[in-house]
Amino acid sequence: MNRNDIPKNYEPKDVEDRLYQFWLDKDYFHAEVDREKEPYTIVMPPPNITGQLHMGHALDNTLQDALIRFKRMQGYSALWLPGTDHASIATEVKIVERLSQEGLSKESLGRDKFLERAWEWKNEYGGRIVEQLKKIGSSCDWKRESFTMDEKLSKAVTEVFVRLYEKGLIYRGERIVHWCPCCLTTISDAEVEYEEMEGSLWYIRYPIKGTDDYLTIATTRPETMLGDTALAVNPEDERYKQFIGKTVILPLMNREIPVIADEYVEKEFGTGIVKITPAHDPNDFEIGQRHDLPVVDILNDDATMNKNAGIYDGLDRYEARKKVIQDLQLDFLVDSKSHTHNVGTCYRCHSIIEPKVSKQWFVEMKPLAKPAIEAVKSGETQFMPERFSKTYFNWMENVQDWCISRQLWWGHRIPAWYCSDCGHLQVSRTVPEACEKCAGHRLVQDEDVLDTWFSSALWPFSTLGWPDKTEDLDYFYPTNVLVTGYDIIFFWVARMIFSGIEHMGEIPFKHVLIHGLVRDSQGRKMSKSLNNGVDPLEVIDKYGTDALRYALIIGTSPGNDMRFSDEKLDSSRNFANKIWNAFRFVMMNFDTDETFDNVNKDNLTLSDCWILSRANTIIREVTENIEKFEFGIGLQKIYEFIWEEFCDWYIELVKPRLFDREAKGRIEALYVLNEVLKTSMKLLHPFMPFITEQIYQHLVIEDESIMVSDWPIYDQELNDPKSESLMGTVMEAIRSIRNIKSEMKVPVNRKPKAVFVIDDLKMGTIFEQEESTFIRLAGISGFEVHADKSHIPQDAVSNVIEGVEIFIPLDELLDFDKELERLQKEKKNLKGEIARANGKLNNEKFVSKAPADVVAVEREKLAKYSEMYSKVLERIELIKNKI
RNA sequence: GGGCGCAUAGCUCAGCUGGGAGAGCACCUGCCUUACAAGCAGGGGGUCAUAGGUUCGAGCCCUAUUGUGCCCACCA
Repeated sequence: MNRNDIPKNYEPKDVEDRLYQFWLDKDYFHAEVDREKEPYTIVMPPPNITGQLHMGHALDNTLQDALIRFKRMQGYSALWLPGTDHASIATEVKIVERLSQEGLSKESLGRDKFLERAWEWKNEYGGRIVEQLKKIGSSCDWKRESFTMDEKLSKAVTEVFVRLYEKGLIYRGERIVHWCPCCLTTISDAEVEYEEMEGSLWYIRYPIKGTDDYLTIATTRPETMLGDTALAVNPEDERYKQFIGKTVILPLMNREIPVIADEYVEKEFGTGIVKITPAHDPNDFEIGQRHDLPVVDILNDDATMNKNAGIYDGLDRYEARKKVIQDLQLDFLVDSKSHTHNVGTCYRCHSIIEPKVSKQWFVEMKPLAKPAIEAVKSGETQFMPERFSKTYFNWMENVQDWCISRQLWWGHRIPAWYCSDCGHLQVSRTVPEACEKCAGHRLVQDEDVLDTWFSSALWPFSTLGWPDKTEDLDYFYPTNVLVTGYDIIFFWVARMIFSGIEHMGEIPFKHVLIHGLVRDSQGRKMSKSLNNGVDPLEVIDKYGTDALRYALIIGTSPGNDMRFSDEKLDSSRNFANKIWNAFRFVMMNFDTDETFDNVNKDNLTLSDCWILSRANTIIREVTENIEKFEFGIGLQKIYEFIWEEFCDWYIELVKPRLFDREAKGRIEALYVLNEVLKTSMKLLHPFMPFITEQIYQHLVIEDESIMVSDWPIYDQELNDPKSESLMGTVMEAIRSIRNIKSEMKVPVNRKPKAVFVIDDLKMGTIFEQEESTFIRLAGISGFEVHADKSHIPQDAVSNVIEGVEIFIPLDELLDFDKELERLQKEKKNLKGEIARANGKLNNEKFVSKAPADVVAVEREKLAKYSEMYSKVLERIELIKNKI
């Protein structure tokens, strides 16, 4: 880049792809086991291979990238391990859709051919999301990219299954499960989404056998009565005690069923009598077990009625409902009321799920949950923000056994085989050659695959080589932080925690950093149906990656949702541009091959020491903020430092020295510009990697890339409170003069000569040294400094700051009324301050109980404001006399 | 039915362990000052939802209330 030909506006497109490729070529993303260094590990939540990058990914990965870049610069062997998830059900649905467009179906293709298609699909689209992740600057170790169905990860899955089975924690059993009649598979408890729906509560009477009497029940799902095997009442319910043990006739089916007593029944709800359908309701199933009731399954897999439903055989569940109601109407339907209730739906296709008795594989959760709860209780693993641990506990403490078998083909096939000869079930790490019981060879593998989350639960260690005892595993596990949204605490975080503890004997991560959702500008969730999603790639195209990342972090706090808007992106881009122009300014003043060999530290000015000290403070603060995951706060500090202190003040302050090539301290000014810009870029790099690298490489630096440069360290030597304080006064004085000129409507080009009354000799000297600064920044032609008031000019307006009285002679321009008004306002402010300080200091309890330093500060303020106040009063008197 | 958020300037939101209310955008005034008009300088604007309490001191801690959003739960 020609230093005099830097574009006025930052153009992200000119740098991003090129720098990303540069980083790749240099292999900076790759992390090795390095016993000389501390490891720092993050595993990326693997996006689905079906996925398209959305704002959630952008946020998630920006946070991870910021952390990993920060740690890398700090000298850790920083591994960010990326990968993708096979997403069993989501992917299978997509492939089936694709097939149906071709007029094909799963069944017509057969399992093997289907899987071939699935892999083709994976190879074609699985890489897409990875490429998109690169666009947002993710510095992952792509050499370690994993896929949940990779051979080594599949090996881990089998190993876990077999171990848990051998331990008795995986079992196969006939239980009630959630069945999706659309996806034609079971789903787990966590995968059911409850939606409130408007329905009806139907009152149906069941004739009591041998009498003319009836018992009336209430139900929301009348069609399930076809599978009823009992009625139940509460044993304490006086109204119905007499009927316990009696038999009723199931209407429409004319089946005799018993009346039983069970605590589960609420006396207050409905009629206090419940129909029991063990095959199609989880509670009824349990009641059925307690009372040894028969299970009558009336549904086919696609939620049509089966032959057990008698004349309703073949009808869809809702048609059957209509017809049942119709048929009951004559003699049995007593009443119906509208009723809102929660209906379970499939989280993938949102069909209404059916509870259904079915033989499935389960993980027994209680023994696994216990240590996983303990790990978070003890603080070994910490949620950030902490409140999310409550969400976690709530789920873990009430967790039911996990149904892990899925009636799908795309996924890890369950490593269980059935002997066709003797029926024996055997679970094995490898394909068994013969039945371990009868030695027969006719073994058939279980048709089902495992829940997707079964494999993702192992992600933090399966990706590092487990079950083999690898160096990687030894070095990088446990990982340091897991970054994810609160929506998958149950699905994923919880399962990783118990899996890590169970199989590694150690928690999988020390921190769980939970972030919120990215919402649209109106606060709505981004969704396909609303079509309000913002595509990160479009944003990158329009504003640049750094602006996107900045917009996602600035002004947010951990765990809270955020709104995303164009306005925010505009200001983000403006910030990038501001930085760019600061850089541009510096470059315009550098000589070719600038070196700072001749820098003489004795030539550093007040402003130099001030900005170096400020930069130093910012280093400490930002480092702390990042370490505490306070990204929003840290980034805000960098922003303010760069824009306000560095650009608005320091750059303006050094201009006179730069523009005069013979000026004393010119080289020192360039040196400080370079230093501060370098530090700023380093601090900003985790958040805005591209622009910072681009700028860094053109500064006078020691490294070929900012990525491998050292994170700045706080340097006590540079800490200079004295310069900060002196400079603060100078700045305050400049602001004060600007304020006068603006308020009094002094034309910009009119540059009066100011008079400062300063009794502190040292301060006066400082002001004199900074005369050019005042001339340039305060819009005055010069000034005189006096220690007493005998030199106060006539017809001057004035301001008072700590230790300095400022007079601006305006002669014929002076508007006394306006000046008086200004001074009165100032008087009022000071009076308020004094009253406030006095209020505190006159309060004996404050003086005695508040910390000494707080009291001291308050005393100083009182003295300061009192002094300023009396000076303002003097001025007011003077002006009054003139009017 | 339980649990968790949020309520701060016109809008969107920060505000870390309690110690003089902030930013961005919008608004008003003046500036094309040789880094940047995507900019510079100056300015206006807030009973921090309400009511109590703790404290020398509360936007921040406690209690209750109102509004609002989310999560969990089998009330048929």
